[in-house]
Amino acid sequence: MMDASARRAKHKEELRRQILDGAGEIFIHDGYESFSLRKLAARIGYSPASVYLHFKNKAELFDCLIQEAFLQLAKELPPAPAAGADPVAQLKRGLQTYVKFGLDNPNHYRFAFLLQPPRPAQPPKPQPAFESLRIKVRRCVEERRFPSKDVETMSQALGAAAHGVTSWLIERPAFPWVERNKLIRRVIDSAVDSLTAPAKRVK
Amino acid sequence: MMDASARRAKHKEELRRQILDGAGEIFIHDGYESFSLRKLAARIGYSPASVYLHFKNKAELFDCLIQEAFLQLAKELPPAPAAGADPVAQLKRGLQTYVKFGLDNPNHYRFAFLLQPPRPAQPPKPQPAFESLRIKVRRCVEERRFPSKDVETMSQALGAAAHGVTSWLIERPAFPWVERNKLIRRVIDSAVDSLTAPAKRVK
Amino acid sequence: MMDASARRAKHKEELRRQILDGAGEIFIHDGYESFSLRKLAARIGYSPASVYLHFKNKAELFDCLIQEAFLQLAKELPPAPAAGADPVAQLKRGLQTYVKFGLDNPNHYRFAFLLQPPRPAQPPKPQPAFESLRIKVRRCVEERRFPSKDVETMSQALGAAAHGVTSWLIERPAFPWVERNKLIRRVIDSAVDSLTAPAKRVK
Amino acid sequence: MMDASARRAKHKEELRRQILDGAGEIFIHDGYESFSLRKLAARIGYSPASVYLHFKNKAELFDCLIQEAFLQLAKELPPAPAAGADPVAQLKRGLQTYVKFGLDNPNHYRFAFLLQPPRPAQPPKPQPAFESLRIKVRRCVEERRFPSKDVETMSQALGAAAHGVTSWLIERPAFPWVERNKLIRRVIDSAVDSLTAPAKRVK
DNA sequence: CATGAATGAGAATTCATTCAT
DNA sequence: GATGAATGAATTCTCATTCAT
Repeated sequence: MMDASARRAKHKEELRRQILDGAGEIFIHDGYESFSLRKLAARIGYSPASVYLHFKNKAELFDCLIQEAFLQLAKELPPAPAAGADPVAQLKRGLQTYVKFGLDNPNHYRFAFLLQPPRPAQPPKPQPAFESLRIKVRRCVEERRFPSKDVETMSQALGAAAHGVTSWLIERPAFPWVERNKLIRRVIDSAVDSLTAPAKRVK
Repeated sequence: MMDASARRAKHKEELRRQILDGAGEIFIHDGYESFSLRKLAARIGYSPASVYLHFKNKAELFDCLIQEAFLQLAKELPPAPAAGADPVAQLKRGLQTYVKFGLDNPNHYRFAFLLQPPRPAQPPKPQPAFESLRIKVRRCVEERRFPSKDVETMSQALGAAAHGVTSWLIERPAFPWVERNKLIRRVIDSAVDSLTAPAKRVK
Repeated sequence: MMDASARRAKHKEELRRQILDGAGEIFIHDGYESFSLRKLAARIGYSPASVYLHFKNKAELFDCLIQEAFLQLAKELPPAPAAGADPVAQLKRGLQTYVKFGLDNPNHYRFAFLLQPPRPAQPPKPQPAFESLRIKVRRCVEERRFPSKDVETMSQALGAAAHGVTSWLIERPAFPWVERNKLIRRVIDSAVDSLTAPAKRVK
Repeated sequence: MMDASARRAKHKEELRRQILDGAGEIFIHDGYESFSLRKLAARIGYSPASVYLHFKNKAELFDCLIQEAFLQLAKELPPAPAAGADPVAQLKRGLQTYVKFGLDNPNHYRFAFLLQPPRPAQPPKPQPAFESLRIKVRRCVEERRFPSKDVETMSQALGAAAHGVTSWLIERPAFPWVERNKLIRRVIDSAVDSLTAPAKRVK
């Protein structure tokens, strides 16, 4: 049979995965700036030169990691909000998924939203995750659940809040956090619920 | 007189400042990871070896920068909440100061809350900023402005939201943000106001 | 029939040619020192490993290129000096051919006479071109066209002059040379003509 | 005394010399393309990093070697041709000096005239040596020693011949050359003497 | 016959750090 | 107190070469 080449291709794919996963792990354990192709190679048990058989150079490997993070997130997010359902509940669920994704895939999240790699000309990354948020907010506005009509500001505010918990929980694991889910719920509920009530001006 | 030694001490202090300031500038201009002691030395007009007369090594210099960031933030925050004033308003003001500090001192903020430098044994940093937040929340609870009594959860939720806007605005300057102050107000108001109302359960 | 093996041999020969030609082209386009087997393989559309089916290693490939350069030159040179013709004119013509060959095949010339490749044990290359020169000079001596009888010295002097123009024109293309052919004629005529006259001693 | 810094400066200068000399030797022994800073460092008994204390990078080291070669040659050449002397004799002496310089400083000569380093943007090197040749030829023309008036062609032809012997003797030391000086005299005399006689056309 | 995969060796360069002066 | 000199270790990356398939 011709599975010789098939096996090869599969092996290649697996090694590629090993490289990407290994890179992610190093980023978590050793921090961004102490990442090196040598360490990566050592971790996966190959020679440094072998990495170049799969990625043109360090930058390409980076791009790949980021790309993957976004793809993963896109896959995770509930794609089309069901028509009849409560839009506010859907919004909350979306935010929760977002946060949960970050906590479940901390390295992916880091790549996508935390690391500021010094790559000069990165393609203007799409923000599919953010667009998905906008859609949900817009729905709430259309169904008169939010008094304000400023979709963009509300979306950004919600995104910021969600990003805040996520990143903090990820980056400061040593902090004596209260129970995770309670905290997340608290942040999201606060951010969303306040949008349903007329704004108070306490100063 | 002890003129001589006094002058010496003063000079030492000044050079130390130069080093720290120079480091901060390099971080801003060249990015975190392209920082090097050589560049620092070149910038301040001393030899690389001279830095070691003031800091044991790179890690200590880093610790110092972080320390300073925290101190700076502590100085910025309204220290003692005035007794009579509206505690909710004070809470909001505190959060606003926090965010504003981050935006005004992005490198300080980065040091204090974003970077996860590869320093092996960092002392468990105090979180004076966070304690100050707790105090303000507690005040609101004590004065019956918040139905919940869970100071810690509320504090962490508020902190997370504030951190979210700050870090996002800092790290993603290219994003088409709405007007900064509007966004910040939106986040903080949402986070705080919702605490004053009985929790809604939308699921 | 032995069709199959014949075809195979032919294919092998063709590939060998492709390799040698490709190598030559790379030398011209990218310069000597940026030559690599990988680039060569890429250019001819084979894998690097395939080159090793035809050449033991890089050094052998080099030797082959040099050999070829010499062969090429030998082919170019007017082989047997026609008996009756003017030997001085024939000598000039030979030198001219030599120079022209270099200018027309700069990479061949470089291989044969300019590069000092780091090949540890090169066989003491034959100098067919030089021998051909000697023959022509000897003829002139035999026919009493040159007062001196020192064939070797005259041959070497003529060769040096010819080599001088050739290599200089090849290696310094940016220099504001006078018209090529005029220069070449000038050099060769000078070198040869002076041999026909009794030596002057100006000191 | 303050000879501490003086000693230091001297040592620095010496090391610089060691580096340049070592580089030259490596070029001769190992060939141009197998030159590396590592080998250089090993040869002079320092660490590779130390070379960077004296030269910004490989290219700068190269430039320096070339510069030096030209300077050395310029120093060697008889600068101002004495007014009354025989201009033809002076021309010959100039060419002889040129050749002799090459043979005495083969690595200098190589740098200046043989190596074609792959440095993209080299400053348009001056050719003081060539200008000196032109001057001498012009003098011969002015004093009616050469029938032709084409200073440039004659200069280039003479230069080419001189370069021919020099480079050949340098690059092919294994060749069974006739006695060096005889050969050199032969080449130079031929090239110059023929200029004094009316051109023959043997074609 | 041809090649994909793999690698050891080596390239240039930078850096944090030490130490004698 | 300050520094020039020096370096070991690390970085990214390329290359010639081998070998199982």
